[in-house]
Amino acid sequence: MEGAVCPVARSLDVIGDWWSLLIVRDAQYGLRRFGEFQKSLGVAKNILAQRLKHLVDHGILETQPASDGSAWQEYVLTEKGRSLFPILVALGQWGQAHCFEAGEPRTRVLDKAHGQPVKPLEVRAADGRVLTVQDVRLERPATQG
Amino acid sequence: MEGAVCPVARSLDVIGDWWSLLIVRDAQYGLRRFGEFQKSLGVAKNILAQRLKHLVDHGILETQPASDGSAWQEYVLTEKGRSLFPILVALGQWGQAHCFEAGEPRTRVLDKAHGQPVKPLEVRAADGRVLTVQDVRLERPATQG
DNA sequence: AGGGCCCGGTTTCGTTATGCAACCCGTTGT
DNA sequence: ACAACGGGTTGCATAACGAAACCGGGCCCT
Repeated sequence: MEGAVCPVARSLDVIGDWWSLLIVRDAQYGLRRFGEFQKSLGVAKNILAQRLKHLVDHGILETQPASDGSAWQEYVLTEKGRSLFPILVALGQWGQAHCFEAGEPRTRVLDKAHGQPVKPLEVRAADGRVLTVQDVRLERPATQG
Repeated sequence: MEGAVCPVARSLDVIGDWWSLLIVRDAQYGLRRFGEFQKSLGVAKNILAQRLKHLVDHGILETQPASDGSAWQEYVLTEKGRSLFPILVALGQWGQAHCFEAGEPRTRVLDKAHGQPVKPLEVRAADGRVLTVQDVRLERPATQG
């Protein structure tokens, strides 16, 4: 799917597996070390190593020499990685709205300043109108798969 | 991961594989029939059947008796499925910004009314301020994995 | 400076998911 | 009635995934 003309397909090629986005989510919230990710996610170490390498290869994470003085390396988000934030928020809002029973405990993303949940994302036109899927169309470059 | 407290993880449990979101994307743009999905995605038929069943089981698609008079069924999005729209837009915008060379052809999502691309998504606080990942914090219910 | 213990992986191997192709059956068109 | 098509299911080969063992190099304590 490397040559797909659809940006959604290209994104999924990079972050479309189960663990990658969860790693990015944890990285957004400050995790940096191999062991931290492993403990937080409960993923097998070989898989984690593989995914971290994948994310580094695609420029979403980069390795840094240290930070606490130890000789090991850390994984930190690049600008490309930080710009995945809206995707994580979108997934979180959808999951919260549709994948929980009422009253079931869940984590929430809160505005640090006032402790309020963030607003539901809205797709807007250039002039600010809120758009649904019926209000948009797809422009294809040539032939599309 | 069924019992995860993180809404992102729950979402990925439902739509976190390679094909599901692409099926939903095509459904958003009007595809309904098994054969249409298969032709558009190029996916093996057994995998497609499995994914469609999964999406139906999770209430994202539902089967309808007909529409062109033929005896077969169609797959159409439910409200839950339609509400995945912002996720697809977020993925599309990110992919477009970070996974293409300049000038490389790509599909685009355009506002039907004016033919303009949609605005980049913004995460906003309840009071309307645009938020980055540094401006938010995570509230955990009890213990989190 | 020697011995044990973490951190950060890699290797091995069994299990599961994925993909291709062949097959099947009811529908539809002629 | 017969051929072709739409909509799957079944079997088998292959690739991804996952658990656990292993391993080397830093670190830590004495």
